[in-house]
Amino acid sequence: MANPGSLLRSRSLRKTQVRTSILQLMMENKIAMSERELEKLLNNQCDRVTIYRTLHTFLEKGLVHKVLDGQGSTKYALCHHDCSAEGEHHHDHVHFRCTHCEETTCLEHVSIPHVNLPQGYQAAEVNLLFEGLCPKCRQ
Amino acid sequence: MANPGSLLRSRSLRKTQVRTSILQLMMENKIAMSERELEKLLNNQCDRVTIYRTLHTFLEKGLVHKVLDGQGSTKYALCHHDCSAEGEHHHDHVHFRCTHCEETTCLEHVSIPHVNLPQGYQAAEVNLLFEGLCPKCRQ
DNA sequence: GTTTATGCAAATTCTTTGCAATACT
DNA sequence: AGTATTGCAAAGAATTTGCATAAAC
Repeated sequence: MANPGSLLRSRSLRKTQVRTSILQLMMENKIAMSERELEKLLNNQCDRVTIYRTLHTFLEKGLVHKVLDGQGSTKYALCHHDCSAEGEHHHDHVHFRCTHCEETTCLEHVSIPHVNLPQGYQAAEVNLLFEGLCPKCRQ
Repeated sequence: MANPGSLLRSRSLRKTQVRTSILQLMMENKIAMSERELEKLLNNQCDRVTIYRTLHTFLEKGLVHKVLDGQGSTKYALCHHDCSAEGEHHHDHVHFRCTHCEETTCLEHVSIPHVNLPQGYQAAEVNLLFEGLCPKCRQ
């Protein structure tokens, strides 16, 4: 189940060069990536617009999620474990942005504790972002 | 202490028309606002660039904080209580974005519970974002 | 053979920079 | 008067849209 082809098939998406490469990259590098970073990693062989559209498609199908790290461009990362397309999607995301190396990592094994919201608020999704120094940059 | 003038004075910022208006708006509407929204609320009487620069200045001086709500443009909101300029700034922010009315509200009275990060991570700042329906839109 | 994805050109939106004019203390 | 802020013009990113071509099923 952990290869680009089967992931694409599981969402009824056509298996193309670009989609396969992007999934591959996201599976290797476990950090959140922006369109620009992907473009570079793909050696500019692939059109910018295609990458944007691919990311949108993946988002729609629940293969990736947006990562909010407060920097210029939007980043995306693979969804793990229980993710599935719209509806039963796993809606808790925890990320750590290193202010030194600027990398944003998904902290898969950290779970968000329950928080009591004020009366009337109904949350469907939760994002938790830490900022500081990652193990590599802390030395 | 809760008026634009004294806030500006407390950070050694000159009291200008634009700064006063923006602070006023942020104090009235307790939601996070983008440059564009401020521009509209100010009836386009004020240059876009000035608003951007004002927000940067406020951010630097610890009067506002960035709000990550995963939408197009960056939003900002007033800092409350113990905020002060760089260094002792209050670094926990909790927000709720309503997917219906698109408003992002600061949940001032919700505090982020302690979370154990994996070995080696050192967090200086935490952001928690909920997305779902706000009391108004839930009916 | 259809349907869907890609590439290219170009438009939009968001944000930043430089410089001269203006407002603040 | 002197310094910080504003407005305008313009540049630079990030992101989207339309349409013809190419690839997938």
